[in-house]
Amino acid sequence: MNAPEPALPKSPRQRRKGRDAEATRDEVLVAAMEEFAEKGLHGARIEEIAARMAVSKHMIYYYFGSKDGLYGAALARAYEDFRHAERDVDYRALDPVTALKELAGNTFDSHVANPHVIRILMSENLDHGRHAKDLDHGDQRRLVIETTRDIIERGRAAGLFRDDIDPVQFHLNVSALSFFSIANRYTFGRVFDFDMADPAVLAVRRAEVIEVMLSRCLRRDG
Amino acid sequence: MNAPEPALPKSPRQRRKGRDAEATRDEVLVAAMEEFAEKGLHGARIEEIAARMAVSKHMIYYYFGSKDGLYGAALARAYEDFRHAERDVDYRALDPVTALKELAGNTFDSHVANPHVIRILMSENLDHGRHAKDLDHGDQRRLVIETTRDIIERGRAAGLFRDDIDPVQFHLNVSALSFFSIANRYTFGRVFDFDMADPAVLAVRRAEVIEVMLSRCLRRDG
Amino acid sequence: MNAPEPALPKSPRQRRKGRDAEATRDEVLVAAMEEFAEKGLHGARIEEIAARMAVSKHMIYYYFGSKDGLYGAALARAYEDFRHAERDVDYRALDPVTALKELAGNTFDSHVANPHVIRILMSENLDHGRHAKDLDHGDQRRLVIETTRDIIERGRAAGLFRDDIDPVQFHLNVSALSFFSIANRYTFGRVFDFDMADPAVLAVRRAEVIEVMLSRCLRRDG
Amino acid sequence: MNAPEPALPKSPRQRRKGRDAEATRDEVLVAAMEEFAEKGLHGARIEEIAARMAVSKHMIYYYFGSKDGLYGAALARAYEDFRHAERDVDYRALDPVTALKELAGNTFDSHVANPHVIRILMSENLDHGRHAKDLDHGDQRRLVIETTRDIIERGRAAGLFRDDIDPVQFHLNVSALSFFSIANRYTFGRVFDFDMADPAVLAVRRAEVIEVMLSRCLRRDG
DNA sequence: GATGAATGAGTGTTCATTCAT
DNA sequence: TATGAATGAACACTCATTCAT
Repeated sequence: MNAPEPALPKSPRQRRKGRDAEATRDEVLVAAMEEFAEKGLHGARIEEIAARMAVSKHMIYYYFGSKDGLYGAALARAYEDFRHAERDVDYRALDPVTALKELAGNTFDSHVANPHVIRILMSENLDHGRHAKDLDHGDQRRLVIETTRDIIERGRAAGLFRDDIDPVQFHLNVSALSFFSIANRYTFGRVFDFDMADPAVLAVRRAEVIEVMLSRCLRRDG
Repeated sequence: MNAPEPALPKSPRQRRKGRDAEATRDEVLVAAMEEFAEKGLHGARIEEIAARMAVSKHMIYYYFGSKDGLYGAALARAYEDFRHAERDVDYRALDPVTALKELAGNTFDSHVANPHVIRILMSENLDHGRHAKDLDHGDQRRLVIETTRDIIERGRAAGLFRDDIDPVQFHLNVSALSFFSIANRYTFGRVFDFDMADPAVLAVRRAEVIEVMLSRCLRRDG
Repeated sequence: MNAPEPALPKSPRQRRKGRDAEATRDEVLVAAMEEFAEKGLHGARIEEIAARMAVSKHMIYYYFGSKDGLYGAALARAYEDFRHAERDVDYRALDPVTALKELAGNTFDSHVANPHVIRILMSENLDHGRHAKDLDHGDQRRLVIETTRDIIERGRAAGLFRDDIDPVQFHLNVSALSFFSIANRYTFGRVFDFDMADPAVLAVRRAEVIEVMLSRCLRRDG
Repeated sequence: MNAPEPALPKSPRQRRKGRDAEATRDEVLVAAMEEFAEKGLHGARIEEIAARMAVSKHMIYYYFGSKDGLYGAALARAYEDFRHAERDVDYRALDPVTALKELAGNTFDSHVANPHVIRILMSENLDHGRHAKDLDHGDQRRLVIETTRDIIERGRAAGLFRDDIDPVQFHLNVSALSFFSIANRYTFGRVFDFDMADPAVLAVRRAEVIEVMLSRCLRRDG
């Protein structure tokens, strides 16, 4: 699901049934993320997670202590997955308008590509953010805000963007527009009778999100 | 607890404060909505709902058949609550720009005012919209789209609005911006260190949502 | 096991499988006492207790909340059983020596007749008296001490008993001598190769306990 | 955790501070005794014992085969500890009354000094003496009885002691009086509101036990 | 309609024990 | 000998659901 690692046949670690703590822990965590994403914290079943990896239930307690502990680890991992998905574009190399469109498009794409992350965040919010409190998001916050602020600033300096744009509100906007498209796929799709999983529908939506974000930033007295 | 109460025949049905069937059913439904909103479908407990209303669990099964049945009824009721919250403004009496701002603001407000509806929709989406399928949203859809389309159309006719605005995308946008602010209150608030329940924060957000929607619709070559 | 209730065919309460809360609770409690007495707190199995009474495990939680709660109730009931076993003799009607011998003999007998109480007390002490702390023994204490003190006092007044006898130490002595005979039946019996369950052995022991208590109290310069 | 340590071959077996097999086995046994004494057979946890000694659980199985095997060894060791505590006084050098008082006092003291032994015996009796059956107590029995009989005999020969004193009953008496004081510390202490761990309380109790044993043996027609 | 006792399948968790190295 | 990963059966406890009244 991430970039392929072509060579490097991770030789000394033979997967599955091996006595390799880190590998086992990791596999359990990935299985847990999938189960939690699919069913939510309360709908997920420890037994199911164990069965997915052909591992005894006890291993989960051995590595994570409790269902809650496992969920917390899965949540942390979900955040990581999300961060990795967004990191690698250098927006400073692009002109402000292009950068803004890229940023909005990439944000949308990373939501589309990581629905399991979105679903875990939904579950976490349904659970009143009980576990999110234990995580430190300082780095993430700084990175996102700086990237956004830089683009806005450069656009403003170039006389293209308005000067009432707050980076956090900007980020909230693009997150909301992207997140909602995936998160509320079922209820919104049902009411308005379309399928958000349809690539054509997604493409239209992607363009719309970009356009919304661009419109918000561009000066109107062009 | 075993002592007989010989006389005093609590004669003509006056148990539970004399409420009639319909009223009891309704109260149970409201209690269920609260419980489901707070804990989600899987976190909610039938016992808890019964306890909230000082009603026997059997009544729930008598009226709603099963936990699923009750949940379905609560979901339908949530949609109703939402519809009632949005219905009563006559946007046709307002000029397009004002109408658009009112529509966006009201949509935002109705989300803020009905967090339990939002949480039930989150739960429903986490559950892959399993129950939403049974509901008929034809009326709702038509009403929303017509209202939106009318405003857009009038704005376009007046030369104020762009002509690439799709009512459904418009509705998706304003819904996303409003919904996300409430739904992801915990995780977003944690990462960016603010409290979405704070009225001042909400006011800023409300203005931003209106501005985003307006910017999307207004022609830039004003 | 208690005094029979000859007439009074407790008609309206048909036992077993009936929907009689108090009766069910009581039966569960008795079964629990037996299981806890036989295996101790940690060796006892909730499932086993439920099976004994052909009752679902949930009933235990319905009535007692937890294994700990059930154990606490069983402990309290054990104390009650013990109290009932000792209560009904009027020692004031007997001369001091006879009273003392009766008291010692009865104490011994009530231990022999209630081994399950003894075993629950052993378990409780192994568990550092964690649950005993919640019980109020004021009445029991007062009754025992008063009864004992009265006998000792009357014996002393009659010039028969020594004047260095403390009622609490007296009670400790007779309790120890009786309790140990039953409690350490297995280890002591193994080391010294006899069976404390043998009535002949018990009879010898009973006489010895009485003699020890009497010797402790009688003046030696008779 | 995966990094290879190429050179530095921790050459000739020096893991775990260089302890040899016998010593390791012994330390594990002592740790087991403590755990079993504190929690009883069923409350004790193999994992906890291993953790106490920073030893892998497998070692326990290597040396003792099973939890039961370990418990049996701990029980045997408890008996040994107890024997060692009582052995070294030469009662034959003392006059009968002094010897009797010393014997009673020492028995009491060895109980006070070895509460873990007492607790293991309690656990063993709760478990119906299942493991005690495998132990041979011939030596212990003979030693104790001979010592006791000798004192009684000499007292009787001197015209001081009664002639109805059985060494086994005598031993049972002094054991019961001593054992109970420690074993039922929690329940008895709670009912009668005092703390058996208090040195002052213990001193009073010790004197009482000696007095009881002496009274039982001395002739009353002094 | 209404109650509270009762059920049984499941749900997270623990624990003695074994395996690969 | 020694470790730490791994197992599987059992355990306390929960929960949606039903039954007797």
